Amino acid sequence: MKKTVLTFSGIIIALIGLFQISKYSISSGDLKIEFVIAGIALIFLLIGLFISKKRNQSVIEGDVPINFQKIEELGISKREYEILQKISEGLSNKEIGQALFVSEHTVKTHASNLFQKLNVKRRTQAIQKAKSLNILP
Amino acid sequence: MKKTVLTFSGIIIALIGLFQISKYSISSGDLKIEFVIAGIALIFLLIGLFISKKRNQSVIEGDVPINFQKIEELGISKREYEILQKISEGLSNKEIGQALFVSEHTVKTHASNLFQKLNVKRRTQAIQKAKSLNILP
DNA sequence: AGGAATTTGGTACTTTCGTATGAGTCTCAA
DNA sequence: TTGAGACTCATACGAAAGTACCAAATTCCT
Repeated sequence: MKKTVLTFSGIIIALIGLFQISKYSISSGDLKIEFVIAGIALIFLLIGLFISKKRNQSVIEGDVPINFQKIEELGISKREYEILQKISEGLSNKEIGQALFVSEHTVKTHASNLFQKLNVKRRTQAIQKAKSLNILP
Repeated sequence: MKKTVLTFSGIIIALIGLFQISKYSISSGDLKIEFVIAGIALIFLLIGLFISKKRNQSVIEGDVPINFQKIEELGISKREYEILQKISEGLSNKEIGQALFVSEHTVKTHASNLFQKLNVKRRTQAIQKAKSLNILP
């Protein structure tokens, strides 16, 4: 957020500077007013594109609001949810253990409890169900 | 499409007209150059927003078309693709065999070939990759 | 401080998955 | 008609996944 503010401040300052230079150049006859206007039009067109893209990106990202209530409702703990995420990324139990710094046994325990809470028998079903319940993106 | 062209033509003509009027107003001292520039900046900012929005709307509306070219490109056969679909639905090999009226062995063979073509090691990875390649919804 | 829930880890066992290998059938095009 | 590709099925083995049961530590809440 701070970065965004800084960026925009910089852009605004640069634009004001450009504007002052343009003014001077125009009055001294070095620059045609048409070019300045075209430049400004282009810059703001790009700014418009940029802003809109930013906003829609966040819309796309927030396209799948995760249903945290459902997670609680099912009694899925934090650790179980982490493991659910790793499962959906296609990791094996061993890999999940390495990623979360626990033993494979622990991962299996969590996974098994998770499957019961999701009422499924396999990790592939867990992925499918979790997505349909919007508890995974 | 025709409508878009007409709309933009109209907008451009209107802009040129506005520009000419502005020029006259400026030279006659009725209008400050700053206002004209601000107006132009605003107009093009809006145009940028509009264009970007249009483009992204079509992205949002077009709900994930399946990339059949990619499927062919990877050499995935019809049967293999069917099995990929069943896998993504969370079925076990045995269940897939029952659903498609073939033995579990056959399913395993297809699945194994499929994984090679997708360059993955597990069915969970296959799901993940297939979705990222848009060959599964 | 005490108890519930969570997290961690283990053994032991069964089931499922995945690979390698081979082979028979079928279809379609050269 | 012959050969390539797709589909089928099988055996055998090793690797993952999953379950049941147990138990200790930790964290959290009251």
